[in-house]
Amino acid sequence: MSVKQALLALLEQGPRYGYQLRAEFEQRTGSTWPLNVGQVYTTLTRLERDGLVEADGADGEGHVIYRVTAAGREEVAAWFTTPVPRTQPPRDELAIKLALAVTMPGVDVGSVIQQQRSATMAALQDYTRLKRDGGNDLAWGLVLDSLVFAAEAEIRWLDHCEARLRRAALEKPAVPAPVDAPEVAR
Amino acid sequence: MSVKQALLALLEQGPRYGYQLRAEFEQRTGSTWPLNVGQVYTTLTRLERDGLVEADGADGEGHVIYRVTAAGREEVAAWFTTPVPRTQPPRDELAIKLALAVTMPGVDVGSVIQQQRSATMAALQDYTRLKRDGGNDLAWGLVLDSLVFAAEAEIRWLDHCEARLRRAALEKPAVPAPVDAPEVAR
DNA sequence: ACAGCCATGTAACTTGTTACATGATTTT
DNA sequence: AAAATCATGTAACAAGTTACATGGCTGT
Repeated sequence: MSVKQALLALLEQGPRYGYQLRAEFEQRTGSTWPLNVGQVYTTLTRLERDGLVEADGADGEGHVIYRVTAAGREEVAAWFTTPVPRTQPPRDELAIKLALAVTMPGVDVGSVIQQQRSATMAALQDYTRLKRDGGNDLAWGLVLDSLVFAAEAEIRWLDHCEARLRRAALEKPAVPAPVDAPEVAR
Repeated sequence: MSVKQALLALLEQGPRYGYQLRAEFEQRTGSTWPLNVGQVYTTLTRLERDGLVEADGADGEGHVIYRVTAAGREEVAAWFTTPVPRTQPPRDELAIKLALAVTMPGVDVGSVIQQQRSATMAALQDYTRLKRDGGNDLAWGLVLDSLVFAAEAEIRWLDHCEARLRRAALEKPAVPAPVDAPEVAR
């Protein structure tokens, strides 16, 4: 849901063509979230269908230039003034995985946590390396920081889970999962 | 991409029917990520198409029972042993929004940050209230913790952004955006 | 009788993603 | 001349979401 808005926002800075939009998007987000060129064109088509942008050919060169419409400008304004809703955040695959793992007899939760921990640590190192090597683009830097903060939070959460599981294991030791039968939806 | 794996994992604990799967999923994640019943059935159909589950009718009552196949069991095992890839994390709408906002003349970045900050704080309070009121289901508690950690990280990041923007404003003051023209893709 | 939940499904749609085709221009 | 990049698109698919239709069963 964010590519649409991002392209719209970029277009509000002036008419652009597809390839250019992709380049500008990736300039700001580094190569963190690579944006397939094809998706730019499909998204532009859909934006045009919804009356948020208009194509008009000429550019001097052969480029297909898009410009944002009045409705599109409203959309962008709304996007920037409305906070991202945290009431229904996107499903977090890791959280789901652990939530299921803790109730599954056959699964070694500790090992799942350890695996994820090292993977996230590795990602964290990549980010700090990128921050060192990469250019000092402001937007790009902020995006990287966001990833760093998120990764750190994830590691803290993993440690927290481990601690909580150790405590739970002390209370009900030995047996894999002496939990009551699910007994769902009766 | 996580609903598929979640349903598979639930099915590995024993044959289930659609409605039951939804109930168990929501039991573990609270109402954090409500799962539309329709999606359960479509997903089950697709899982069957891919040979990961098998339907076989009888259950005593009229329920349509699904069981996981050998291939499905492999999938689940792979899911639990492979860490969630942080090399290409899902696009973060907020990060994208801010990354674009800082380069847009017409947008008051500070206000965007403040709006988001209070929204996230509100979400954070909801989570802590849920932790207090809600039952003490282990899985659900962990999920809630994950949301709390993520929200806290987000707030820290927002503060960090504000600080960085204040510093940037001191260096190049007054004029909205004395940035060089984009000059992209030449 | 009626409201509400249980239960299964389908149709239509949106967003995102990959893979491919096509041609122009630029670089080596 | 060959390879790479620029540039625009399309087809097909995956995943998620909503809205609706259809029944059975339960409680008031």
